[in-house]
Amino acid sequence: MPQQESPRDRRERDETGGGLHSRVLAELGPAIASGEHPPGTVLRIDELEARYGVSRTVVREAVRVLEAMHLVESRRRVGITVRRTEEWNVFDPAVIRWRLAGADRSRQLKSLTTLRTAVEPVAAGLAADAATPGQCRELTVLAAEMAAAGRAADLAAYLVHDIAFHRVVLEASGNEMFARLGDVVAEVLTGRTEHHVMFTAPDPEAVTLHVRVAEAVRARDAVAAESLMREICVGALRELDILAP
Amino acid sequence: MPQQESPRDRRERDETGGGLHSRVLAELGPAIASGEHPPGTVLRIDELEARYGVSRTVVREAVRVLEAMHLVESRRRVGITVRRTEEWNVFDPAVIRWRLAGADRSRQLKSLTTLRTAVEPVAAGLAADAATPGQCRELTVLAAEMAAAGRAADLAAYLVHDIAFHRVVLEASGNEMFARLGDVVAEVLTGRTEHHVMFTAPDPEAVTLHVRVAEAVRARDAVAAESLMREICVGALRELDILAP
DNA sequence: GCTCTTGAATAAGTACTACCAATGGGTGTT
DNA sequence: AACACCCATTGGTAGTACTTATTCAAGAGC
Repeated sequence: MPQQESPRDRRERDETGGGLHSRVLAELGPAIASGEHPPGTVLRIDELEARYGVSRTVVREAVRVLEAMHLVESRRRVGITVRRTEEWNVFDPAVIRWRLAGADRSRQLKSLTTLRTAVEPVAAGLAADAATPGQCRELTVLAAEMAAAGRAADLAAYLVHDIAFHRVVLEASGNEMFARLGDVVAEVLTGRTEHHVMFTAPDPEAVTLHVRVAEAVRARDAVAAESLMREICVGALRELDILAP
Repeated sequence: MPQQESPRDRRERDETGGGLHSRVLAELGPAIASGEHPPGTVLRIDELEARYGVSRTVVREAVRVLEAMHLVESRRRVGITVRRTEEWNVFDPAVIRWRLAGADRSRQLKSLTTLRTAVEPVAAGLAADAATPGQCRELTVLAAEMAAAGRAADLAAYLVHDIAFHRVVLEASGNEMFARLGDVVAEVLTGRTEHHVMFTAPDPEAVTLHVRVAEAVRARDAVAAESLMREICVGALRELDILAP
């Protein structure tokens, strides 16, 4: 019987997905995003060709992708220059993941969590108006499962349901842009768990808040949903300040 | 004397930037993003090769970029499939621009403006704490220039200063993610002006609000900055509802 | 007779190589 | 300081061989 693939596996798969060029990307991307090749560094195609043992074509495809992410700029007679950090497409989930795996993880985590503080409360408020009955039910179930995983101190299960919860809220907002931030939130939550920038056991306070958000959305109480979600986010921000000052 | 290149020119340049593959991208990207090739459509490399009169390599490089944006998925034996809209990287400035040029422009504009409503007020609040004296001065100057352009009914000048104003606020917030949303806001403002989803003359009310935001930031009054910016954004949202219901 | 497995045919992307074109930074000359 | 030239480096094309998913048909088993 074929084992069900986990979200993690899925992510891994379409990251290093079969293609050779993805393999190069999966090595070169993190190397740049983590500051191993600081801005201004010049890479040359032949060099990369040799380093990764692949053909020019493959390197060029990988470079094109990095170029689209504004991580590098390729110019004739010069080579492939690493761009200034401020130019990077930091909303690209791949870039987020690469940076989260790198050195200034906690700074990164903080700016992402600040973004969550701005976006998620508004999304929760909208969700209270727009969520379908199905989504309301999902939220209730997920909050309950978070509570159960919390009691069992099962971090992995907690993470899965936490991610799912926030994703449903963002989707239920009915706003496409918010919905797409589900991936970003997922990266943040996964990142802080994987890199141990989190309490060893889930915060019972946070669990309660999630349950209450689910209730508020089901009760169509937009202001409550918004302020409860704000509490969750500032809680996450505070937690970050304690654990990674 | 070499003419200073406008922001518009610069954008055009690194969009269709010299490279042949960028030319393909600049045609294929919008075609997909605007729904001309709806999700599920299958393209084949040879087909694109013929359509654009370029070599295989070039097409593949373009496809790689679209793949990184999650607009398409390339699979052996099947071809290049356009992905479901929900999978697209809608935060990529290029994707935003392409969609804004397409059919459901006003829906798109609305979801982006909702995003602004969530983010910009928070950014303004942070900016009130973190803006440098230089940034405070810039904001004051830009607000004044907006007022002047408004009085002169010079839409083009108004747009430039409006974009610059919001960009400075987002940068002054000190949060990297917010700062990068400057491009998104720029696309939105440009988009609504270019596609005439805007009053023919700038709203005097809005101008006043910008001036007051600049004052609040200079006075280090975070709550005022936040609520004033919120007024600007909900104003923009309301304006959209009136002009593109 | 129906379903499930097996395997061959095939179509499409994937990867490598070799070669020429274009361009722009560096250098040296006036 | 202006200009012309050179050549390193990326950009683009063509052809070829490889890999793998899908499809479909034939046969085995029920």
